[in-house]
Amino acid sequence: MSSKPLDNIFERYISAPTLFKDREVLRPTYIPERLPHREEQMEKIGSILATCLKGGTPSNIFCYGKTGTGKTAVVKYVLKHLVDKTRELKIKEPIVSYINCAIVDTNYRVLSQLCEILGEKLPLTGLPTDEVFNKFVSKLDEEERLMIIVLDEVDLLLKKSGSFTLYELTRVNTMLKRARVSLVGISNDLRFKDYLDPRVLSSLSEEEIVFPPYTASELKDILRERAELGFFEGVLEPAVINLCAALAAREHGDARRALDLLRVAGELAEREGSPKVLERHVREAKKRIEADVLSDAIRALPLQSKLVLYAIYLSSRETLDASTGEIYNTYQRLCSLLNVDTLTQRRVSDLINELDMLGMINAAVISRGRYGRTRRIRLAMPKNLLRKLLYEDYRLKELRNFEKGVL
DNA sequence: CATCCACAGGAAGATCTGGTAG
DNA sequence: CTACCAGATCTTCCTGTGGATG
Repeated sequence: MSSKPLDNIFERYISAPTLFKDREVLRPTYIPERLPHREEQMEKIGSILATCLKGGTPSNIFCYGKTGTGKTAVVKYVLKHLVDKTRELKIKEPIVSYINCAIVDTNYRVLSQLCEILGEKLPLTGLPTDEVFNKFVSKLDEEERLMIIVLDEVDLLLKKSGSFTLYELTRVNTMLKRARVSLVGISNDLRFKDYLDPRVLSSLSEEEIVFPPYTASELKDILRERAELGFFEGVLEPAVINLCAALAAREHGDARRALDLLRVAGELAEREGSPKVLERHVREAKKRIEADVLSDAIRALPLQSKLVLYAIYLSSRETLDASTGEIYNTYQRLCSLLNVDTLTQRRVSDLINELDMLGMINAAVISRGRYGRTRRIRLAMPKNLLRKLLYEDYRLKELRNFEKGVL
């Protein structure tokens, strides 16, 4: 055995027992061969889309349910098998386009994405949206074909960019001579229907499919199946699956979260050299996942938001909660210290709202009677972690020197 | 029980960036 | 170069309001 510096670590890594048979099957993007407790939804979507096997145009479908209830998995699963079937029967395949509106979240970008799938490259910006739409229609109509457009998290598109694309897409079939379009909308937000223009709604939800949250015991079934594929036999302590299921069930039956917990727990156990995944690994995984999500979000914050957060951090050392006005005053001082432009209170108020939605702070509207209406702002994360993350930004490093004297 | 504080949060539009088209 | 487009970000101006207090 040589004594090169990292040898110890490498050797230990190699000799440590491997717990994973196949890590990939535990990732949320993996689509398994079976989707337990979603048979009903699968059948329904399958029978609607099957119309295209006989040359028909399937009705538009609208799926809704909370995150991690299997909507995306079921839709992708059915589409994959549908395409396989058309190949088997040697009929013309539908063009399947999957668009995640959390990423592609403007009317323009959705349409240009659709054009790209048809082989028409478009610039990122610069063209009028309706022109892009016309381009899409004429390109699609060049041949007789069916395009199945899946709009995942479509509620985000609507909230951000309005209903232009949605509206146009629901009536695109009237403009097409040869080609046909079927829409599959997926929404996490159950109130989505309230925001939507009734004309679009009735067209989009010709068929409606509900995905209820998984119960703890359903989650257990899912985890058991995946664990069998993903881990070697006997490496999971019996209580591990139950705990993952229970923790995820508490968060509105989110299967994605349950799988993440299981995978990260496995990774932690493996790194530690433990031959088994234990309950404490799951608890540790829960903390890790939560901290990671938060940390990444904070690192990605623009400077102004970081300054607002810093102001909240400072006030949290003095008192439990602060008002918008107090935070704004502190924020202004920080800006002048760093020689940064100061935003208006209106804007800062919006930034505070965003920080609240990201879960870094709690900001509830309260009334203090005679003393006005404001937000009660509290830090919702460990001060030390926040401090560390904020100082990662070199632009804030200077504030270190002022930290004690500022307030 | 009317008043009035300290904001919330909607609406509209200005400014800037990064693009096309001619 | 000009004219135009979309989107992000921010400002200006505004109306609305829960409830302690006088």
